[in-house]
Amino acid sequence: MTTPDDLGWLTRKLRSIDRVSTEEQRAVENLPFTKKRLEGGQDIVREKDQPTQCCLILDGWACRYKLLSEGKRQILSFHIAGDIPDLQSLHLKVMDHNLATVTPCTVALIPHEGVHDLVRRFPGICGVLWRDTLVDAAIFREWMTGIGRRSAYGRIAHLFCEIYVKMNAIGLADDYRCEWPITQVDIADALGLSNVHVNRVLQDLRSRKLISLRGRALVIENWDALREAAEFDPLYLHLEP
Amino acid sequence: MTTPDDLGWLTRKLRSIDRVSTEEQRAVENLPFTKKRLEGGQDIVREKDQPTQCCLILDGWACRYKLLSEGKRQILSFHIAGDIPDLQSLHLKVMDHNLATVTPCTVALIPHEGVHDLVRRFPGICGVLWRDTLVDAAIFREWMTGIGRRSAYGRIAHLFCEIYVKMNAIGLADDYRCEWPITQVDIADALGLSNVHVNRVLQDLRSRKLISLRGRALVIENWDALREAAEFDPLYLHLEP
DNA sequence: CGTCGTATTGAATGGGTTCAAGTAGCGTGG
DNA sequence: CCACGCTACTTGAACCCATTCAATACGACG
Repeated sequence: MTTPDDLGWLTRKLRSIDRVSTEEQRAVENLPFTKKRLEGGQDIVREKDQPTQCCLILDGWACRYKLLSEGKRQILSFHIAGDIPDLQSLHLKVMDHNLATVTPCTVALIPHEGVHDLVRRFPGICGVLWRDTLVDAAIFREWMTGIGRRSAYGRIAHLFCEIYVKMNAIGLADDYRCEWPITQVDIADALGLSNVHVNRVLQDLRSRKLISLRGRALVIENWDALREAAEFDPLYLHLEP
Repeated sequence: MTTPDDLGWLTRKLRSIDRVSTEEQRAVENLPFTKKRLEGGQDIVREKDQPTQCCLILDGWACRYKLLSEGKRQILSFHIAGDIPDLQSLHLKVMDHNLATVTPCTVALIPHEGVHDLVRRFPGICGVLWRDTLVDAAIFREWMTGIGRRSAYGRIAHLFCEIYVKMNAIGLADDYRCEWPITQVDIADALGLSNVHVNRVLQDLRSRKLISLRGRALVIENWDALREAAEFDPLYLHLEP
């Protein structure tokens, strides 16, 4: 699979979750945008902001998170190329959470006006973008279920499954290997655990030969066992077959 | 505030989260539907179903939930009059969770085709319904944060705040009182706790005079203290001011 | 008046946290 | 080229919030 150019990442993502006609694809790729390079660990949009544009990830990893008292943090989602993590800002004027880079990122900032104009001209695209935000919500539901009712072991296994499948769907992972720039602290904040416990569970997963995780590289050594430990069913990702 | 008739519940709900013109309101209230009466504790739509209609609550309480192995259950949301809990099925063909009644309910079943037709004719309504699903997702984010990072005490307090504010927004609650048909088991499954612990925390909340909860009636005795205990900020509900 | 769902209580247990210390890896600059 | 500093990772031990198990009480309803 070749590497798309700029807005091509967006159409590839959209085509991974829905059908997009050639004409629609062309219209999407003609959206106005400005490209921007960002450091890792940098806020892009903050809670209470009222953005007038949305942020398409072209390269790197981002996450959304909320902060509570005493420095507690909940990571709500991770995002990769093709995602528009703040697409909801199109209809929700005030941000109820933060969006930040995890690694250095290249992003395309797309003015809301451009998107409004696009969906006015292409009702089909409106449906696809709406669907994108609905898949987003479906992932929240799955995470909520994991945090509420799965063991730490199952939760972490589940996260590995999800990220790999999402990466694979846009051609950024294959052969049960993918980039893994997410720290143990990030995993902890995403899954409602402590970093110490994440560390211990990771060692457990490694010693059982389900995964290996060195540096920034994840290798799933035993997909079936991992999926079973996670009770992972990709239905909720609503990927196009 | 008077009690709306059938689809009037929907327009009231939509007007609590966005602006709706008189013309749009009329169009919404002309949606085709069939009315249905349901028992409490009954599934309406199940995981893996492919519904062709969506379900507007007219009376009673509903919830969405997922099931895991060993009978573990995660409740994802509670719903009251005016909500369309499965609106996402408009664009996500397969259900990734279940929808069930909590109490006996009256619902209006609205064919997808009717909604598609409506949003084709009224792009403004498309935006409002999209926004409705985005608020839904915003609530998921808040719950995720609560389950992941709040104490049991804070989580339960937060749920009381949220439900009261939502009920109040559509005119079903006032004066810090509202109906409360949700059992302790339900609260436990919604917040990732055990029913035993919910019981103990409720006693604590009562003994501190933050709430009283007898039978099916919730009274918030000390709103400020409850809000503080919950770190509740209604921003995420994105209500129209 | 029995029955079933819901709520309550006590006691033992445990999954995960917290605290505290130490190690490994890596880029930077003198 | 190594010392320094920074961040991420690792380990051990004590602790605790919440669970589990088990029994009991309540209350609505046929």
